[in-house]
Amino acid sequence: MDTLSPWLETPRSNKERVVQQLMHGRQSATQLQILFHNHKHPSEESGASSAEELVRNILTSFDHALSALSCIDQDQTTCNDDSPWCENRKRLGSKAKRGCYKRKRGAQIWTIVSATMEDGHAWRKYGQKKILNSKHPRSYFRCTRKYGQGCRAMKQVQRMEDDPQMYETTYIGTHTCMDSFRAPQIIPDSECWESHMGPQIPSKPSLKREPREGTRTGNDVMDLDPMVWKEILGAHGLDCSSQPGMGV
DNA sequence: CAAATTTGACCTCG
DNA sequence: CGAGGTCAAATTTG
Repeated sequence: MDTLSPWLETPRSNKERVVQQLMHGRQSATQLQILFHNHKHPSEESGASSAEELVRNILTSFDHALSALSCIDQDQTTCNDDSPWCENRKRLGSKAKRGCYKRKRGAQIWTIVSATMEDGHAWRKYGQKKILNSKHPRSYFRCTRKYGQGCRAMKQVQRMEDDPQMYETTYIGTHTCMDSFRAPQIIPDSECWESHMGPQIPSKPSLKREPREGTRTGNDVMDLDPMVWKEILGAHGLDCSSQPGMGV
């Protein structure tokens, strides 16, 4: 029984179909990036770098397209409320309550099953929970550059019960940051997200150069076939208007 | 010493 | 009220 993967549904609209295709392409690009990462030889540094850059560009394009799509989605459903999963939970001010978090809405969610959790991005773990049905806990990650560039990408990783060597990684949201400092923040779509994201992140202008994501990688080598990247693409979205209690 | 992880409390949703 | 998700203090690690 898969209690998880509630998102696999056949796409109902053209838009969702497009999103699916984009996600598919994005995943392929991610795999390609990992492959490049693995097979990088010191000798082909110059050649590999350009190829890697190409892959990165592809990934960026996919990310932007996905972000733009989700932006459109929200735009036409009035994305006005206190932006979803934003950090403005301080509005409860009185007691600095810890959770005003609304569930992620309007964010792209997709799941990948892989033998590794490396995906070319640097993640920071911010939580771990035991899940009732599963024997293994679920780990929660968010992009390291969340505070540096406001990247809202998150992911949660959980070991599969079938194959304890496999990780089921659920990605939530797309990266608006760049793996390296290459890309400026051209992300035109992002202004939809932070339509009213005030000037936060005032401190900490000093981001380290390289987060050095090589934390724990002694587990599984990334030798996986592209086949194992089972994809459970998530059709999802547009709930902005159907929010309870936020009428007009 | 700073950044990342751990871990328990806290919060929301169903 | 339970389960899942997030925060943040404490701790570990480079």
